[in-house]
Amino acid sequence: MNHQNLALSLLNWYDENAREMPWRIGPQARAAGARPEPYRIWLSEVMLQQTTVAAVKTYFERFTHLWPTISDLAAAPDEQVMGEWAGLGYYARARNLLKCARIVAQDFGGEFPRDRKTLLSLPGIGPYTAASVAAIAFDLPETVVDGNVERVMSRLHDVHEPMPLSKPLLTDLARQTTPKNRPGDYAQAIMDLGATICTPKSPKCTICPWLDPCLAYKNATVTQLPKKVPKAVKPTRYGFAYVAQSTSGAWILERRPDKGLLGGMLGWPGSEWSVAPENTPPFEGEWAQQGNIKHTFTHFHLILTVVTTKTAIAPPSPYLTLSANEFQASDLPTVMRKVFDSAQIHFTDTRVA
DNA sequence: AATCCGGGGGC
DNA sequence: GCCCCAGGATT
Repeated sequence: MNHQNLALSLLNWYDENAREMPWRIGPQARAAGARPEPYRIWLSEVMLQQTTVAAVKTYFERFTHLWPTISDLAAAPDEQVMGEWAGLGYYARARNLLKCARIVAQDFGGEFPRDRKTLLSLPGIGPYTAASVAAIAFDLPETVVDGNVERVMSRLHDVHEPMPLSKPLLTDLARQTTPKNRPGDYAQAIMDLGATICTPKSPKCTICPWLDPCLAYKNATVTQLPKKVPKAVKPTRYGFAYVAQSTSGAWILERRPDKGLLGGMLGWPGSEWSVAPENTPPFEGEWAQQGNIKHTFTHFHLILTVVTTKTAIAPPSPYLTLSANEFQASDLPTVMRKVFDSAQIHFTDTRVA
């Protein structure tokens, strides 16, 4: 089957099976002349980086409700955007999202550039997102290559070279299959195929529109692909987290540095995270060691010992003193919310006792 | 090219 | 527990 017929059979499948998403213009609506808003496509694609559709939906609705246009988002305070992003992970995305919004609002008159090269120059937009915005928002014949496409291509062509070594080959194979007609629908179609049919486990080959040309199916290697190089074991680090509540009920927090782990997010003061951290509270007080919380990041496990105190003094900068009304646990990244939940129990216990 | 960066759902 | 996910920035 040649590349043109491959694309056509996938588009025919997509016409009947396209999933509905809050940011998507489905194939029927698009055929009737509807066009997606580039702002919504960009926002959704950034949120969808390494994140599932189900997890993104509520965040997308919330963001577009608060900020209907990119100029609205560009005018938003950093702290509010970081707070709204809390829980979604990969917080550099939120910082770059704001940078990008402000560049588009100020330098591009609020209109997204259409060509892939210019899109690539914007913060937080890499090869995948540049191609997806160009293809989906502007229907330009660009090739999207994400984890779905890599898996589909590795199986369609029975590629046994492991990722990421095989990425250039899979990208080239994907490019050869991208049609000049309806490239935006095609991009969404191949990702839908990977998400619903050509899944990592238990792929639904019997109902796949590409069953006939699939070489991995022919060779019975579908579930072995894509192959990957073995990954390193995650080390475990330890640390202390210090939760202080003033006698007025306010909480003592800090804003984390813009770069690095949980960059730009709100958090509790803490020790170094290492094999043998020192218990060094941020200021004088009767600190009481409570229980531990566990959390796993991309590349290490973390065990934090929660240490709490009551304080009558507001500690100086850089610490932030947030009143009970100002403080919202939902503004915290998940590991810091675990610390808070653990400390809450102990504060409650000491009050009762 | 390798490393760093979250969190949730499936199994 | 491990794997995966509509990846990008940094070094």
